[in-house]
Amino acid sequence: MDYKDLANVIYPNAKSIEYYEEMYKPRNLPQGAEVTRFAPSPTGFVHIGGLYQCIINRAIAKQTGGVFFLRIEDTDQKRKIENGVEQIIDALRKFDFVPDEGMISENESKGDYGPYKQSQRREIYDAFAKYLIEQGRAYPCFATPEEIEEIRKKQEAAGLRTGFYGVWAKYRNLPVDEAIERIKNGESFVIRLRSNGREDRKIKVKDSVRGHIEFPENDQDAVLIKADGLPVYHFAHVVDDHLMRTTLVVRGEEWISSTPLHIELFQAFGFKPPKYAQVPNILKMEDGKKRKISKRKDPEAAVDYYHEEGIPSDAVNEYLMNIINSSFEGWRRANPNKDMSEFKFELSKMGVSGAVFDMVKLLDVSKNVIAKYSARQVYDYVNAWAKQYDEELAKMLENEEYALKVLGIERENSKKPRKDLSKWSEVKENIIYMYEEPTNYDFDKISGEDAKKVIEEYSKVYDYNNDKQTWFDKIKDVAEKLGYAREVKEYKAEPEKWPGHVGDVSTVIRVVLTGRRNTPDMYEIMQVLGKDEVEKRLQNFIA
RNA sequence: GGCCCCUUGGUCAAGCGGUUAAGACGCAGCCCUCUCAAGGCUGAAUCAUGGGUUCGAUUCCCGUAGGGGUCACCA
Repeated sequence: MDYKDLANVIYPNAKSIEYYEEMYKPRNLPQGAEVTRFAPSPTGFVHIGGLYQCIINRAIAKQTGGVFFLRIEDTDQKRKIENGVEQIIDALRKFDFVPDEGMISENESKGDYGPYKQSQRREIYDAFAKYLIEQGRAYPCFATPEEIEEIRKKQEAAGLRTGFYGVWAKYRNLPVDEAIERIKNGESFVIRLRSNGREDRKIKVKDSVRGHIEFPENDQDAVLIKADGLPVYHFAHVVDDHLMRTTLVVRGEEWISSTPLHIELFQAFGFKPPKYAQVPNILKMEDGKKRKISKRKDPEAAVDYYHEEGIPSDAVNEYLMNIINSSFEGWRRANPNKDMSEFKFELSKMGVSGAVFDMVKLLDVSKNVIAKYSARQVYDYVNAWAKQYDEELAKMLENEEYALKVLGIERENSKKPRKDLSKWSEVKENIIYMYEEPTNYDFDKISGEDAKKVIEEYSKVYDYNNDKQTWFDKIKDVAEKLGYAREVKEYKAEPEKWPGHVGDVSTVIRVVLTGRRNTPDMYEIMQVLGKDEVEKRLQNFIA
C-alpha cells in the first residue's frame, strides 16, 4: 500500500490535475497584462476596504489590458447569507465596478475560467488534494479537537510554538495501511499539508507594495481540506488563482503572514505563484487612537452607507484613490475633467501604513465632484436618491423643469459653479425655500419696522425683466433712499454715518424671500422663483 | 509570548544623504463693486526615541517605544 492507494481511497473518482490544467489554458493576453480579482465571502456586505482593493484591481487590469474578475469564496457555510452574492454585485455596481468576468448574479457567471463560486469547484479541489496525497505532500489527519487541545497545552507548557509541525504533527507519519483502515471505518478526518519547510530557514517573499519581506519558512502542517470536504482559504487560493490564471493578488495585509504557506503550496504543485500586493487596512480615529475600521462599530465601514447618505460614488472612488496614490490629487488638479481611469496608477507608489478615514476630506472631494455636474446630472442623481430615501424630496422634484432651474442656480450659467453641496441628503435643506414660503424672519441688524419699509420701497421698483445690473442698482437706490450707505466701502470707511449699507438692505430682501440670511446669488433665485412668487412673498411680508 | 508589518503637522501625505521639509483637507486671519459657498493671499502646525555610519542624517544600519497583523477544520 502506498500514497497512491491512500489517495484513491479518499478520492476514488477525482480527475487528474492535468485534466484541469488542459481545461483552463493560460490566458491569451498581451505581454504585461495583469489578471486581478476581488474575492469576497458572500456575506452581502462590502467593506470600504474591499472597495479600496477593487480600485486597485480594476486600475491595474485596465491599464495593462488584462482582466478583473469576481470570485465568491463561500467555502465556509457559516458566512453565507441569502442573496449574498447578488448584494455584493449590486453594491459594487453602484460604485461602477462591473468585473470583466466572474459572478454576475446570485447563480450566474461569465467567463471561461469558472465556476467562480468556490462551493461549485469541489471536484477541482478534490483532484488537487488527491495529487498532493499521491505525491506524499498531504495526508489525512484524524486528530480530534481534544487531541489538538492537548498538543497545544503541552507546547505551551514547554514554551514552544503551537501548532502541527515536526514531531507534533501527530498523524504525519501514520502508516498508510492504518490510515486507510480508519477511513474505511468512517472516521472523520481532514487533509493536511506535509510541510517540507524548516523554521530555521528563511524565505524571502516579494510584496509589490512593501518590497521583500523575510520570514522563517512555513513548517506547519496546515489543514488544506476540512472534514466537510471543502478547502480552507489557503488551498482554494492556490488552486483557484492558478487555474484562473491570476497574476496579481490584491488582498489585505492580514494575509502577509500566511504567504509563506501559500508559497509552499504553489511549490508543491510546481506552479508559479502570482504577485502579491498586500494592502493596508483603513483606520478609524477613536479617542485619539487609530484602529481598524470596524464593520460592527462604524457605519461608514459598509459601502452601502455612502449610497444611503447620497455621497456620489465618483466621490468615494476619488477619495479612495487619493489614499491609495496620493499623486492622484495633483493629477486631478491638472486634469479636472478627465476620467479617473486615465490616471496612471502605480503599485509602487502606494502607501504602506494604514490611513485614517477622513470623512471631512471625503466630503470636500465630493463637493468638487458635484460642482462639476450639470444641473441635469445633479437632478438625475438626486432624483434617484430621493426616490429611495426621501419621499418628500422626490415629490418636490416631480416638476422637473422647475427642479432643473433650481438646481441650476449658480451652476448652469456659471464658470465657477457653487460648491456648497457634498451629498444628496443635503439637497432638500438646500433648496427648500424654493418650494416653501418662509414663515420666520430674522433680519439680524435691521429691525422689523425698518425691514417693512425696505420691502415696501423695494416692491415698488421690483421688475422681473430687469437685468442683473439694473436689479442691483435698484436695491442700491432703495438703500440710499432709506438712509443706508449705497456702497459697502463707503460704509466701512465711516460706519458711524449710516445705520447700515446695501448689504444689510439686500439681507432684508433675502430673508423675506427665502427665510435665510445666507443663500446663493439672489438675482438668480428671484429669476427662478418667478415674478408672481416673488411679489407674493414680498406682499405677504408687508401684510 | 513567537513571527511579521508600520511610524513626517490634527488628518491624507511628498521626500529617497545636503531642501527655507512640497501639496491637499481642516483651522485662524485678510482680500473679493449684496450675504453665504467658492476663489485669492497670509499664517499656526510635522520628521516617535536612543545609539551608530557619515564632513553631513527625515533619508542608511542597530536597538527602544508605540500602533497593527498573525499564530483556526474563518476568510
